[in-house]
Amino acid sequence: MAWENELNERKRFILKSIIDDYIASAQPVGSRTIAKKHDIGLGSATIRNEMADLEELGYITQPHTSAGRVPSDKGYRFYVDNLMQLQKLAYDEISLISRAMDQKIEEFSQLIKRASVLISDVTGYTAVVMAPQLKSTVIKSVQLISVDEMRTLVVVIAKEGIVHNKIIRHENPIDNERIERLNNALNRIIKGKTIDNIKRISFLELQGEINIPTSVIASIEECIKKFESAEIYMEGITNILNHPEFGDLMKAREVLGLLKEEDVIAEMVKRAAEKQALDFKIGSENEIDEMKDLSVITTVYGREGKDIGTIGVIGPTRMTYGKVVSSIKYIQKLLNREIIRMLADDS
Amino acid sequence: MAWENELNERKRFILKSIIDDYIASAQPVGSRTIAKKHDIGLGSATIRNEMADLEELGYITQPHTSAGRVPSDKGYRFYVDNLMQLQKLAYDEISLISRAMDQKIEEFSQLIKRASVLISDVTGYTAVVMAPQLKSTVIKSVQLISVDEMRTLVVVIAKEGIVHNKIIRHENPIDNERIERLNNALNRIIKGKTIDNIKRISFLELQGEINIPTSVIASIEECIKKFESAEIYMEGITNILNHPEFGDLMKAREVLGLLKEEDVIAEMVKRAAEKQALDFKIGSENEIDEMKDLSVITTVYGREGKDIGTIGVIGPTRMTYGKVVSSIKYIQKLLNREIIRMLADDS
DNA sequence: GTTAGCACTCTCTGCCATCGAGTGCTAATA
DNA sequence: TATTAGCACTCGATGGCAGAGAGTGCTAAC
Repeated sequence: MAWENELNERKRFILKSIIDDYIASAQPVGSRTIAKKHDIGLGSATIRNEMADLEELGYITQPHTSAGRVPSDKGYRFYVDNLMQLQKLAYDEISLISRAMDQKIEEFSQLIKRASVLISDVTGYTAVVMAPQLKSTVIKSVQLISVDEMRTLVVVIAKEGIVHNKIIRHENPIDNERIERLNNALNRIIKGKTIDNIKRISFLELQGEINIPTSVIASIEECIKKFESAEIYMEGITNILNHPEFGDLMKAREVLGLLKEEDVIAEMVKRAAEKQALDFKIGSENEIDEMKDLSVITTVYGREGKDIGTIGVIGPTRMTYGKVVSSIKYIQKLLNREIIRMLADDS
Repeated sequence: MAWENELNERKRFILKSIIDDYIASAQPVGSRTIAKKHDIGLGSATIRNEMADLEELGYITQPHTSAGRVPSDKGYRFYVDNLMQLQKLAYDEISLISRAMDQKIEEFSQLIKRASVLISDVTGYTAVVMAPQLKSTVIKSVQLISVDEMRTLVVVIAKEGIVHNKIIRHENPIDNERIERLNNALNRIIKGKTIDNIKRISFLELQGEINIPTSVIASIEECIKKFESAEIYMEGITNILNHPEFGDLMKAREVLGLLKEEDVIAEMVKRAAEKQALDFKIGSENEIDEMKDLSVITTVYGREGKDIGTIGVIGPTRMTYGKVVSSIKYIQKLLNREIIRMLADDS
């Protein structure tokens, strides 16, 4: 791209300094500060000139005439694309993450939840994790279990080891023998089939043959819907209050209100997930207008080539990008490892 | 109690007026305001004298010399015990609640969650709901379901219709026939027994007979532990930001931090639950020091005489007590109704 | 017993001067 | 030609001050 070269080495260095400083201090940064801190052999006046250029090019802006400069969204974008350095995680952060992820569990939902807690704790921002969306998984088993004669538990297991269940209440008592027969019939029909195939089955046609109660069919369909749907977890929502850009109560409330709209966030994360890899949405790059002061960093998890979900971070545009990226990548790596382990003997 | 009579009719009326006004306006209320608004045949000077008495008795305080009066915790306590009027719910609130609660579901966890959302929406405060703690329930069924030859799903159902499950991974492949035998054996041992009885069973002794893998036993024990443990839901945590007493960011953060400590809240709610009925903890009546500006209102739910959990509200001491009590009571009523319905044919 | 009147207290608001950080521009310098 | 020292200027932030307003306690009159 043309604009990638419109900045010479020195401008890049100054821009990087401004952004690094601003991320660290949350204060507009002036020419003197830069001249001093990174003792490059330049006077503040020179830097002032360069800053004027950078402002004209749109990488930084001035809150008001007599203030220092603040990165614009374009500036942040250039930063993450070209300037940012990954920040090594501290030893205790690494050990915190690994110890948590080394604890073996066999439930996806808990694994995901754990990952989101880690992300939020380590980064200090809000973690957002989209649970597996099993678009075309295979049903391993369907099982009816009698609770009492009026109620039956329906359990559906997908090959990823994700389980959904639902209790149904019958119109008329149903005995164990009948449940046994239904179990056999259902598994004969469903076991080993993909969700898509199951959806094409006309249970109505089968009714004559084995007479499956509609409530059972409905509950199975409901479970299947749960497999396909994209549940979303968020962790550390109130973390945003810890950052000065939301020191104003009105803004904080606005953002918290936004984050409560899970479907909006889900939609956004889903769209980001299509990018497949580490994806940044900086400020106004977000489709949603209320998010113009927020950045979203996401990446996908799953087995190589087969992503099943998304993890990410939501925070102010003034985010510690280097740290966040390192954290996410590391957690993603361990998450993938666990998933591969869980699905190891998946036929 | 002696102090219940230290206030004559007029003092009570004035105290009630002060508290009602303060709850509505969040502003210290002065003698003129009261003389005017509730046109009792008294001048402001008279009320001033009474207010001085009330202050001396500790029911109200002055933030500073030239300000109006504000209720103290003792004042609120007298208010909820003697003065407060229940506030009728608006038609659309009643219809919101009933419509939500009329939707039949058979899962406790969802029912509880729904109730907490309703409480938080209707009151505007933070809802806290303690899920059923099934101290001595009966296990209806234990079922092993094969996921694949290395993994088995263990499902445990309590008579209340609550289900817990866990996937376990075996050291060595395990075939369907073996699972079948285990299922039969386990149900023979466990079905219909109370949790307490099951705990006393020495699985080790049975090992020789049927050889139940330790992982299976461990997972059953884990499920049982989940039945006994008191899971807590909170809804509308960020609602506290909407009340002026937490307009100061520091305070808001302190409270939000406190509410994130689920175990602290759980402990508190559990203690309140022992009271069995509608219980108020006002400000400093809470054991926890950080809660000196918060009130907690709780009540229990379940079937008559057999409470299984707690619902409640956490908000500022300046809470719309009348409204909250009405809301909680109404939701409690419908919640109880649903629970009775769910457990109707419980042997 | 009640109340009108009054002096007093204390917060809140707006105003103004001052301070200081930072800028842009110009002219001098290497 | 690029850099820099110097300077005038801008503008938000800070603190002090006066005045307004709300509310009180007390006293004396009803």
